[in-house]
Amino acid sequence: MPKGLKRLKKILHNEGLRFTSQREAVWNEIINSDDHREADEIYMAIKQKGVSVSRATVYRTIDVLLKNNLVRKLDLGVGPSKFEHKINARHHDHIICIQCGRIEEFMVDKIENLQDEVAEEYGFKLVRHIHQLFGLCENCQ
Amino acid sequence: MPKGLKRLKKILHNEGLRFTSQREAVWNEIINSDDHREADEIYMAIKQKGVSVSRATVYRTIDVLLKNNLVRKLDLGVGPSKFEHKINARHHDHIICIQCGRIEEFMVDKIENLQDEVAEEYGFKLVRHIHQLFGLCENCQ
DNA sequence: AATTTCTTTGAGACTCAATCTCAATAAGGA
DNA sequence: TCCTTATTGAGATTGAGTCTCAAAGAAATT
Repeated sequence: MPKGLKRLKKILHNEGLRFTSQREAVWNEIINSDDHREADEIYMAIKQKGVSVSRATVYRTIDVLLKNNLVRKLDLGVGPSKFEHKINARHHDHIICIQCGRIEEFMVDKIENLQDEVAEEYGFKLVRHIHQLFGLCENCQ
Repeated sequence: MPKGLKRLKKILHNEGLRFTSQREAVWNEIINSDDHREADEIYMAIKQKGVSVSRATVYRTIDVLLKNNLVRKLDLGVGPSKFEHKINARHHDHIICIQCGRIEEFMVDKIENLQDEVAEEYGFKLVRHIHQLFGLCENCQ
């Protein structure tokens, strides 16, 4: 059995959902790539491999994975959202080239801590955050 | 002449655009409120005041103001974008209550500086950034 | 293995913010 | 005032994402 499949089965079980070939395909497609891809790219990749699936099912499966914190949604403010798996991945934020679309990941402890301080200062209980830097990468300047 | 109107006229002139009552109304509506409002709220407020305007024109005028850095677009990832004017406003980011929608503004120099360092480290020329903290405000916990 | 129950799937309809179209209107220069 | 050209607005269109519901399929029961 492919690596990590047990994890999917466990999640589906916990959610009271059934294990299906479509859900398996979406799962495999996402965890086996470190790219930031949009739902439609994932859908096309699955079709490409000969598995029957629909866009609706791709979105629905991603929702389950989002809810279980196995996938992160990247809303870049323009165009469709992108998704990345969170298996074995430390928390990170993104720096995006507005010219070529290149996406790099960054993580600065000091920033994370300062965010916590801001939340505390405003009396907020922090749940999540979006931190995206937009600019021109070295190839596009 | 209402305060700030000269500024609008100057912008329109620079862009080779004409001064119209619709553009004036959108401008006034935006600069006279410190709220974070969506395009449709701005549209409704203008209609309310008896000025004839369309949604298309509201969006088009906001685009001009965005381009000239007089308005900031706030994409919260769900629902329509919100807009705030940037007149006499220092740069700031936002902390948003996911329960009641309350939006507060924050600004931490250290975070701004760390962002610059990240950009430099990755060889990016920074153009803009999005930094949004989502959580529960004191009233919603 | 067959039956039953109840979830899942998928094609296409639908939603909704935002953009586009294009004929009618209005701005601003001559 | 006239003329040229930009602007407006009602409604059509776009596009990502969600919803519908009949048919297919998973799992529990016998």
